[in-house]
Amino acid sequence: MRKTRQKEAIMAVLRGTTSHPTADWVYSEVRKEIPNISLGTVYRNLRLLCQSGEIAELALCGNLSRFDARLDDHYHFRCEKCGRVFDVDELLTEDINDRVARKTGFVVEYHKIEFRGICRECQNS
Amino acid sequence: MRKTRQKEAIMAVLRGTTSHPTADWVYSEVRKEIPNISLGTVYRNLRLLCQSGEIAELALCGNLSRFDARLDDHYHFRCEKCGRVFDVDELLTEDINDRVARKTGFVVEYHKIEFRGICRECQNS
DNA sequence: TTAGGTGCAAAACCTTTGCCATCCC
DNA sequence: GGGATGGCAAAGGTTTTGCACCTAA
Repeated sequence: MRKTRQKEAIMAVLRGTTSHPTADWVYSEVRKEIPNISLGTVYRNLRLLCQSGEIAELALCGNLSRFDARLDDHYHFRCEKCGRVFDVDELLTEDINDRVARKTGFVVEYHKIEFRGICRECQNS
Repeated sequence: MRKTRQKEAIMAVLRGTTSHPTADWVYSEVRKEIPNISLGTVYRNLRLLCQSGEIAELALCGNLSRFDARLDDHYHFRCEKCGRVFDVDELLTEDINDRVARKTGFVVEYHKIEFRGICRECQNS
């Protein structure tokens, strides 16, 4: 991956914030430095930087909304090969919500966990 | 919320699968029952059903991709009022990945946790 | 020199919305 | 009957892509 002014500016923006910005926010920040950078370039570089491991895309977020008729508490497992989402019935016993609330001062209403890996079927193919 | 054929068909599809389908997949399934149902109706009803609590939208997924220059393991907290995402440094000590792997037979590479609630600032407003 | 990157604009996607006809209560 | 819902199509918002030009290595 070639080093360019655009890429460096994007990295600088990301390093300078803890706000987990969207592509569009990065775009508007980077334009202060490179006014004529294009949004396409921002998207391209964000993807490249993710692939090379220099930055992370918040892995909680998929592209599509997904829906579930199951309403009780449970976690999910997403297969990185086939993309399918499975239910996981394992539950955390300790009250991690309280622990985080004490530490941060936030009101913690609930949490979601997504495991990632390879499902049984995809292991055999 | 009024009871309609379309709504029931959508619920039937959701109850009949554990695959956490996307709106588009629901649409294609429901069309086997109601061939001329429109995609807009599927979206509208999915949203209504979420609001009324009859189904859940997988809360792991936001609408926008968000990026992070921080690469070490950490969890996230999303404020349900302002939408901002914060880092959480609390980490699980027990090896929940192994526990899930033993139970499911999946290869579990990592997990992500997202806490939800109200951040400090939004509590005072 | 040249493979890879950029800017621009168009296209591709996913989701929402406006409008009017239709249906449920 | 009257308000909620449906179908259709257009609009909106985000992300990707094709192409001609540029630039880092």
